[in-house]
Amino acid sequence: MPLPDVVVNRSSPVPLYFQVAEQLERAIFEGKLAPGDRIANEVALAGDLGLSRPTMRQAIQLLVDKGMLVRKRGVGTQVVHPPIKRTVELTSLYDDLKRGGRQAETQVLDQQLVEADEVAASRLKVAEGSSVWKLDRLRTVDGEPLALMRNFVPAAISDLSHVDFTTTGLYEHFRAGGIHLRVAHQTISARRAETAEARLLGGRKGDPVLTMERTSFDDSGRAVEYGTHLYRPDLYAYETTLVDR
Amino acid sequence: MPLPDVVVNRSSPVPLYFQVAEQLERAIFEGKLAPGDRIANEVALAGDLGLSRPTMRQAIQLLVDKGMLVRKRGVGTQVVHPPIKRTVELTSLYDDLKRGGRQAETQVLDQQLVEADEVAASRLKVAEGSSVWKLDRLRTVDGEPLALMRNFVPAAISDLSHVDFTTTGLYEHFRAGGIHLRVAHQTISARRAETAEARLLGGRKGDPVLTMERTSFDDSGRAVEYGTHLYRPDLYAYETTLVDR
DNA sequence: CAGTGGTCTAGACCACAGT
DNA sequence: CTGTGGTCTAGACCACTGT
Repeated sequence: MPLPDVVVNRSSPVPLYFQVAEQLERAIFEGKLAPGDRIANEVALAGDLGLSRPTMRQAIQLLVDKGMLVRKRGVGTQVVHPPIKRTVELTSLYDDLKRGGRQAETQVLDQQLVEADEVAASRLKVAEGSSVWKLDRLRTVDGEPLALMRNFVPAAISDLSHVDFTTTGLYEHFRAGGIHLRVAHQTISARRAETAEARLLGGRKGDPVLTMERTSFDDSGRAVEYGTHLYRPDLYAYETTLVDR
Repeated sequence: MPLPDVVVNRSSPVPLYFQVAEQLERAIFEGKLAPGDRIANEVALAGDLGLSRPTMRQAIQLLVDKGMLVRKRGVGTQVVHPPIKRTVELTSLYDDLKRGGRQAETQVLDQQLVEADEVAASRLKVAEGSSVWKLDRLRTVDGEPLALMRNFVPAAISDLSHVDFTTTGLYEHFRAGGIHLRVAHQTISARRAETAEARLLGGRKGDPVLTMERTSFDDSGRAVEYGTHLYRPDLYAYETTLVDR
């Protein structure tokens, strides 16, 4: 009974466990599976779909890690989450906004090669004084200033000299260059806006701003980007789903 | 060569994959494995330890999910992270501070049964007007006010009437009662402090405060707790490690 | 007790990266 | 080409939950 209509396509290049996870996820978002509903046990599901149990487990585990399902030994697997927004992923704000369908614009305030100061050098694990690109951008959504972003990228990682960041996100540029971001470390806090910051963000000096500091690493473990961003807290909030493993 | 001295104890109740992951993690934290180092391939590691490859993979995957290792097909597995702080886990601030060894104190400002308002009811998925515990606490560290926390717990979930929250954390109380938190959804932003809030946090009206709103679910998928917390941004920052899967 | 997820094995074939 | 991780199978036994 608790068997959603899942079908797998064995000639597809998409992994079987991923196909299953995708369809279960859609069923949850569409409300076919409501929070509290129990799904069939792993062995039965695997049998029905003609999959091995480890493959079925992998599909379920993906959704458990996303916080959509919970498993309890001896009991079963249940749907937890209401159809909330998607999980926080390793993407830039620009990508987020584009998918949200809102009218996002970017203004490049500064884009030049500079010598890394002590902080940027330590975060990027390069020598102090070495060449890094500095990129200052102002992001607006529907005409309202939303974020003021400063990023540093080691010159050895990528050449940003001829990139137009009014139309291309930083992460998008990395992907296009074959650089795959895998891990990011973030620190989020708040403070008062300085005069210049407030002017750019369309507020007044002393207004509260949400601050985010981030260092991203690629799949070779190299530090690729270090950024300090300011967000207008009336327009932006950071959402996360934490899962206890 | 890139084989850290890992040993497994097959008579231990601790899962083999967990034993391996623990020892690799310790090797990274102790600097025996530095960022950029490559570890041996999965098949070799599994063979050396007398484990099957899936078990070895599970161990490595655990550390990949923590953001400590990155894998690249055709290349190998490398250490990414500097020995930064532990990953954000599903714990309360109180637990965090206790482990940090700082002098944390809690003052209970209010602890009573109330009728759920619209927001609390919707977050906790209970009927508006139903009985929920309301708990207001002020957290200080080394004598400085750090956080002002308001939490709601459905009366049906737990009876908080005789709990002394000056000595017990909310999550600690849940664990003791056999309630296991599994998933939490958080929203973080910032705003200006109100007069009363500022007074309690030792600041002035209009000071910026970091805000966190959280709903936690247990392993049965029940909403167990809804909280709105205020933090002093000069004393507290929220750290996360994101991993692209 | 029966039913569930948690762990583990010993293989297999494939896709991709670098030489 | 070789070496690596990515996926998948078809079983097995154990630990925990609820009746």
